[in-house]
Amino acid sequence: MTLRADARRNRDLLVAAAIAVVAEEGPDASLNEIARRAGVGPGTLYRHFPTRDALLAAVFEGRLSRLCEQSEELAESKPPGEALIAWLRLLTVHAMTDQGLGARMMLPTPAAGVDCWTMLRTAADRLLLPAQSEGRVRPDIDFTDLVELTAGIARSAPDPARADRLLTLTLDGLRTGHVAQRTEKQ
Amino acid sequence: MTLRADARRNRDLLVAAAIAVVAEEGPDASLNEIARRAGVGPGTLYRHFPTRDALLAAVFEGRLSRLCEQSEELAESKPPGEALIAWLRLLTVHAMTDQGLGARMMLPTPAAGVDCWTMLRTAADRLLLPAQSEGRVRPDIDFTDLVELTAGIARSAPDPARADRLLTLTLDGLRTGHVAQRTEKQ
DNA sequence: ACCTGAACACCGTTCAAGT
DNA sequence: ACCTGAACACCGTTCAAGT
Repeated sequence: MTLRADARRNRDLLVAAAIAVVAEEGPDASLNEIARRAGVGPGTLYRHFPTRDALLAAVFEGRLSRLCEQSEELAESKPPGEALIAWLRLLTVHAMTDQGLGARMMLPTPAAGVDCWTMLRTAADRLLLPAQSEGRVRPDIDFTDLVELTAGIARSAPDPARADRLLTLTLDGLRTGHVAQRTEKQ
Repeated sequence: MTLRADARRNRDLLVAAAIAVVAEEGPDASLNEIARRAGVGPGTLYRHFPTRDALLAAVFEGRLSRLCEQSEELAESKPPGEALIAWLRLLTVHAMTDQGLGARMMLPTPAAGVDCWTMLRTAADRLLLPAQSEGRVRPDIDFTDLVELTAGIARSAPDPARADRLLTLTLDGLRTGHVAQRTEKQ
């Protein structure tokens, strides 16, 4: 189960290199380039990460764990409704970094390992469920709805400011008791 | 301005081949493969379409013009609010075909020619503006908002049924006079 | 057990040579 | 004026050979 010392070291080198290269060139960065930067043969990369998404999941892990911490902090420091919304804003920002690495890993990509998905789910549910039982968010909203909507926004918005606007527009449909401003003439 | 006969013929062959290949393999399909299928050298493809997006724009053109027609039809057959919503559903479906070719071309990609963008804009505004002046849609909503939101949904939804749900959720934030169902307990 | 790196088929892109 | 297709540098991926 536990890796040999040199294998472990190579794995770490690969992830570190991947973090750097993906930050520069995004999630479609060259795998050979990552291996080169790690000082390792391409075969070694494939041994540790059989698929591109497996490697990207490792890169995303750090960002994801921060997102979980922030979810806990918000759960304690803010009332349910506000906490969820604040966290969704953070989620959108994270989804846009590294040329959309986040938005790509947030959706359940086959063979990326389900770890990401379940980590995200617990982080989100921690804020969503209370918000719903307090009647601040529609009860028929799902974790999946939240993730797909924010991932979509992150993918299509040209910059963070636009993403924030689109999120606000979408939230006006999620929040209970919110009445969209009326402008009817009849 | 007008092309020589053989040039014209090659252009048509390329677009036809591109339509077929993109339908099979999506917008990241191999350009060499498209040239091969058109019975033409790769250089000829580059001569007619200097960039991948230029070729994809030509492929998308047919779909786009249908979308414009449908916009006109809906403008005549339905009241403003319903017409817009019906068209947004069509837009979402079109954005999901060919592995997301639509969602890609709907956003203003540099050097795809602005034609797509303006065609889409007139089609959308034809339905959006009346819906707004009748007070069915918030007045602060923009054409850009609409396109980015639907493109985002199309990119993140795993299938058309999910896309439809996400669109409905989003619409509940766009429609005026809609009160999200209340479930408050306090 | 794990690593290496040469090798294969393919890709996007260019450009001299043709007609 | 336009087309051709060989050529280049690169990519993802594999796998015999090494330690």
